[in-house]
Amino acid sequence: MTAGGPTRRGVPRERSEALETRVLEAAIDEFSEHGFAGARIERISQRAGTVDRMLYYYYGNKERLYQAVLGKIYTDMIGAQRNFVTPDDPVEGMRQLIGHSWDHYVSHPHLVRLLMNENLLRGKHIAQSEQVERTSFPLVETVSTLLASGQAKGVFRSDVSSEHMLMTIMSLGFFYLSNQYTCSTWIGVDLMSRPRRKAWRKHICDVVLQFLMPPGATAPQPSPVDPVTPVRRRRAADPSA
Amino acid sequence: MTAGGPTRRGVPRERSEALETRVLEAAIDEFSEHGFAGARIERISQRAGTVDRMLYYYYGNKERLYQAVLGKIYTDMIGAQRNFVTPDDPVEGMRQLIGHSWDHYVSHPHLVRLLMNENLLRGKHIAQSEQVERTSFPLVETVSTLLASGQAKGVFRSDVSSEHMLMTIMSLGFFYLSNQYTCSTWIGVDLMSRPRRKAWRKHICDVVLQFLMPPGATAPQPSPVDPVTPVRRRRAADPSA
Amino acid sequence: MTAGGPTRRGVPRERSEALETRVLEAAIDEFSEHGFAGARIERISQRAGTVDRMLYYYYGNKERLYQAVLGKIYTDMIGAQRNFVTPDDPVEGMRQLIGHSWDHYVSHPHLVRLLMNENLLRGKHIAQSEQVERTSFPLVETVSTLLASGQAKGVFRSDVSSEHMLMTIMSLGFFYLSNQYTCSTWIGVDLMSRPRRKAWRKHICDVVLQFLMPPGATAPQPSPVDPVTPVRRRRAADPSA
Amino acid sequence: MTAGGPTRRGVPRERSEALETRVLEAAIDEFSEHGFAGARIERISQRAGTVDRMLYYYYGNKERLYQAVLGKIYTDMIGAQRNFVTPDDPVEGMRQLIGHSWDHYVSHPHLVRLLMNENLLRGKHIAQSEQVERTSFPLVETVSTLLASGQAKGVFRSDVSSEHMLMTIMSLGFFYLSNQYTCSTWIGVDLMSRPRRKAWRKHICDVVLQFLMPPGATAPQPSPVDPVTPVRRRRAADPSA
DNA sequence: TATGAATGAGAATTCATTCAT
DNA sequence: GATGAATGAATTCTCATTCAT
Repeated sequence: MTAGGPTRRGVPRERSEALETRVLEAAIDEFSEHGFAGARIERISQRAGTVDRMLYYYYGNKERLYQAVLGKIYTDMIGAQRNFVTPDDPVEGMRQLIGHSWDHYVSHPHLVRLLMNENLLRGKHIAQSEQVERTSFPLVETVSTLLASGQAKGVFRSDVSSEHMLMTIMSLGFFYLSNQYTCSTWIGVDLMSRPRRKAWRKHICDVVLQFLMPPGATAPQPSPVDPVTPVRRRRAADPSA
Repeated sequence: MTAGGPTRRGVPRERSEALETRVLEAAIDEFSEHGFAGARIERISQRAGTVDRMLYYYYGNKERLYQAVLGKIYTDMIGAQRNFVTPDDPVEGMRQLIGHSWDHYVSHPHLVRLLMNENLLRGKHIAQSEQVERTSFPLVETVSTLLASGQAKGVFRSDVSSEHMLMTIMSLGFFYLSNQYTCSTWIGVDLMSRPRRKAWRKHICDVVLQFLMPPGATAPQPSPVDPVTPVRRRRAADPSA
Repeated sequence: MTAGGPTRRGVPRERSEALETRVLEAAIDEFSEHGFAGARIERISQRAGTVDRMLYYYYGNKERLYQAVLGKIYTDMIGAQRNFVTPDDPVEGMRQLIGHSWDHYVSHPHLVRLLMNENLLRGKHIAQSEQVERTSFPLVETVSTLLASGQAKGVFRSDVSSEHMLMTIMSLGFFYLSNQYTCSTWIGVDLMSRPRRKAWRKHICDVVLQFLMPPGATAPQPSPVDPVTPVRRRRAADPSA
Repeated sequence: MTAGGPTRRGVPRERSEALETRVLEAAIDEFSEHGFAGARIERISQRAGTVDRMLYYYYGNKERLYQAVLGKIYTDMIGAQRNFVTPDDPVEGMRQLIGHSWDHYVSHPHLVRLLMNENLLRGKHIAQSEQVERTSFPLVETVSTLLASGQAKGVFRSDVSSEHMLMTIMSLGFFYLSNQYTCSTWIGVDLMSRPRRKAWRKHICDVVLQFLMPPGATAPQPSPVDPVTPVRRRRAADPSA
């Protein structure tokens, strides 16, 4: 996995494989929590139960370790996208896709934070990643396929690009999590409370599907109750919690 | 910090005001570019045309300077939100609001990056900011008012919360900019090209307004042409650029 | 009091006299607590309710302020020594003198700490103090007089120098207080508990007077009970407290 | 500090041991001379022939280095106390003990100054020292044993505690050295001249033994001449020097 | 007389990284 | 292959002090 690391030797020992994995996991935690500049080599080595020197032995320097982290989470994300099975019904498929995407962000906070950090670095490392270079991004295809299928069946409007749909789906899922702290403070509520998270999951499906509805279609009857309380300032006790 | 610091003076002198402002501006640049951990006091003082020592004289330490930066961009953002004049027509008002919000993000990249960074810090500093504590967030009211007005007139569906609308508007605008690097790489296009930015601006208005359309309404005829080319991988030359 | 300070002006204002005094008192606290190197100008000015600049205005620099502090406590100590009234009975006089000296140390912890600190500085500042240069040290005379008187009356041995007696008296009183922390830790008791302090006061009188007893004299019957428990290690509960 | 610091290594190399020792010795000099606050890391590293960074590598920070210094001098002092061989004759033993204690202070000025400094810090570091916690203070036992032995033989009075005797012995020795500067100035003589030091050594033995004399005993004939001149003010030329 | 503003010179400490076996 | 020892180059922050009116 690492370029030029000790994994190239003929017969890798179990022990060092395990150590390398532990280092990478510790690095994910650390870079995810503190960003590239804030991450500390020492903390990573401690969490991995080894010494600083080993990180250099395995990864050469801090930047290459960071790149390995990016590669790992990217690979995992791609894997999850590949595992998504597209149902036949485009509407249901789109709904499942959006939910799946949201669920993935929710269950992979490291991914969200590492992506934020990498964008703060203006994508410096992801641009030169071999993994990204090699691998296509399955979600692009999935959305594209789903959209075409729905359009062919007349259940999706025709004047919409899959690029826009993809960006819309990611926006609505990612932002809610990535900006939870400032938004919770500004709005004065805990956006991450269970009921709010559930309500948002439904909301973003509705937003996308409503948008995809072809011109003549009748708007579906929406759920009659809104499970979260109206926006209120100043940390009001959350009646929905 | 020495007793009798600059914040205590009764009548500030022109000269020191100017320097303090230059320091703050340089700090906005630096923290925005490198995040809290990556920011360097020395770079800030150099950009401001002074020496490190003055930052400590004015702000005490790195963290307080960072907080001043957060306070400043927050205040500016609030100001822009206050300046937004809500038109009478709710549909047009909503459209303008979304566009305005997007335009603000586009023209204030520092704001976007600083918010990303602050969320990476889990909102540690914004939570304890006096400015945020004191000031309400005008956009909350604006969205709420617009929504209520449109609902009263029957042009907006009734089963939607202003909290969701606010988060939707912010998501669609913010994410496109905040995650431009990773998304551009993944999708294989330059999301920030002029035509793409224009198209996205229109798209997010459409998404929101389509969602707000009341059940019985006829979907408006969408613009017949999609100004951006379909998603394509591998840094294809952008035909629309 | 201060050399070259603002007190030289013709009509000193009440306010600045008071401030100067407050500064000096704050400086006594600070230098006494932290020593010369550890003392902070800022803390002194804050405690005195003023700003750093004023200390420089009144005293010129840190060293001169420290010297003013030394001068003040020296003057106070000399005053206390002058106020001591020597009784006619040399034995009783000596006993009172020792007790008085001990009591003074106990009630002036600043004095003890400042003297420790000044000795750590190898007497650098006290050597060049005008006050010390000008003023004789009354205790020298008092001890000398008492000793001579007792020797003339035959109640004190004749082969003892007043220098030794003075140093003995000061040693027994000062050390117990100055080294209370290390000694308490080593011995494993709280040397500063009330009963122990009382017992020590009596003990040092006994030591000195026993030593001064002329050759043929019968040793006085000492007090039959020792109010403090024997030395024991490890912070044993103090049964005498 | 980096994980895997020098204290963890299994088999220390000669070279690093030597450097670590040099650093500790330089630190003893520096802390002893300037106290904790006045000590400079740079001066220590220079005297030890290394760079600042190494002090942090070995000791982590200034405070831990200071604690190592305290531990070292404490250990050395304990060692010296252990090496003291108690003679059979309690009177002679006590005399030797007092002389030994005085000689130790005289030959270890660092010890005296570091103890002064530590007491100025209110014993903050010695209280939390593992060395002190683990090790008993041999002098306590020695004095106790000697006292009991003398009391059993009837040559020491019975109404005296070993705690008081220990504090008396330490007071008379320590203070003379610790407060030499202020006392020399006050009294107007050089207390550290060779004859005065010799005379004081004898004096403190006499003081303690006179005090320990049992009630009925005849006071021993003291030495007929006092080798030092009477107290005189103003830096008179010392005729005994 | 009084005082707010400004600052140079250092001080402790951190951090990623390389040396040497 | 693996690891303990060592370190150069910052980096944040402190502190007494002076400037300027």
